[in-house]
Amino acid sequence: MPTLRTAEVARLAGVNVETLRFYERKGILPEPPRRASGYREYPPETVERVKFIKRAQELGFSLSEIQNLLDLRQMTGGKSDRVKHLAEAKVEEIDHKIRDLEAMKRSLTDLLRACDGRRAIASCPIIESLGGCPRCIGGKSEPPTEGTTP
Amino acid sequence: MPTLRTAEVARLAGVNVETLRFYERKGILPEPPRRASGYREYPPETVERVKFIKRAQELGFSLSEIQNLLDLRQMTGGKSDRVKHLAEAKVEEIDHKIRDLEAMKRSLTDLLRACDGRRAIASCPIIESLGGCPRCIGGKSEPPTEGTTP
DNA sequence: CTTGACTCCGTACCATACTTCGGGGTTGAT
DNA sequence: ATCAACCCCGAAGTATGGTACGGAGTCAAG
Repeated sequence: MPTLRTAEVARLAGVNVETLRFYERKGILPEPPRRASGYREYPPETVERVKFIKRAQELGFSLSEIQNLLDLRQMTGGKSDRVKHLAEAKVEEIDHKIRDLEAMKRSLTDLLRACDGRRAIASCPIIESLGGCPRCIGGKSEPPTEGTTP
Repeated sequence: MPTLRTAEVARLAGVNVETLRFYERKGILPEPPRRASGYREYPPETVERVKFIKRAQELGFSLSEIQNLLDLRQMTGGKSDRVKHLAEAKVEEIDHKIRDLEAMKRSLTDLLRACDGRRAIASCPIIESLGGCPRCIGGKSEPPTEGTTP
């Protein structure tokens, strides 16, 4: 199967047909070749591209950020300096997300341990889990006090 | 400083004043006590709560998901079973996000290594980085073919 | 050569997450 | 007392990311 039609791509990627047109209008999917009739003929890798887009959205990236990520991937021959910068910034951003997700996970597993232990948890760790965000204003002015709701 | 006014909370949390009212309407911020005049008097931890909300959004959670997370944190005394289930599901979800972000990071660092090496990268790893998503339809039917743009 | 499924397109509509507007009351410093 | 700066509210507007509609053309099987 060399090429796919819209309904096939949509089904395989788990999205609505209209979403494909929408992405194309937005420039996040390249315009596929057409038959004489005007029907789109998608290359099969489109499916993976769409899946990537959907998943990246769930990871907190906007469509325009995702577009940048995808462009990055294509630009590997040209002026590497700008690409390198962008990629490095993205890596840092991703690292930051990973760290915060790990903190969130930790506070949830703490919560679970407290449930298992059948005793109430002392503090409210979930919010604190993202409290140490380094790019924020005051830079962690308050020490991690206990007793948030007395 | 025992309580804060809207503008103070907004400034400290890095959001618009109206966002606080919006969150309150949505129920994601609890209604703070008021003065006789109607002015809100926020407890200082509101700032951390709002920062948490903003960051959790950047990690791909919607406001209603965030509300669930925050509720979870409060429910640690009651019927632990449901709470436990929810928390466990959230931990899995977070793990999945972490794994995918790590895959994305890996493919970006690969890209960077290729840049450093001053040679073009062979394949298109970024999209493949999220290709192995287990909850997707066919379950990775296509082998990772090379030659994406012939 | 008809029929039903699929495709095209533009436009309009929807949900989420805010932001702006407009008009009026409160606070607190001078 | 006055006045800027702040606060209140409801309602309307914006941006993003789609989804639905409707009318017309296309494709492939019978």
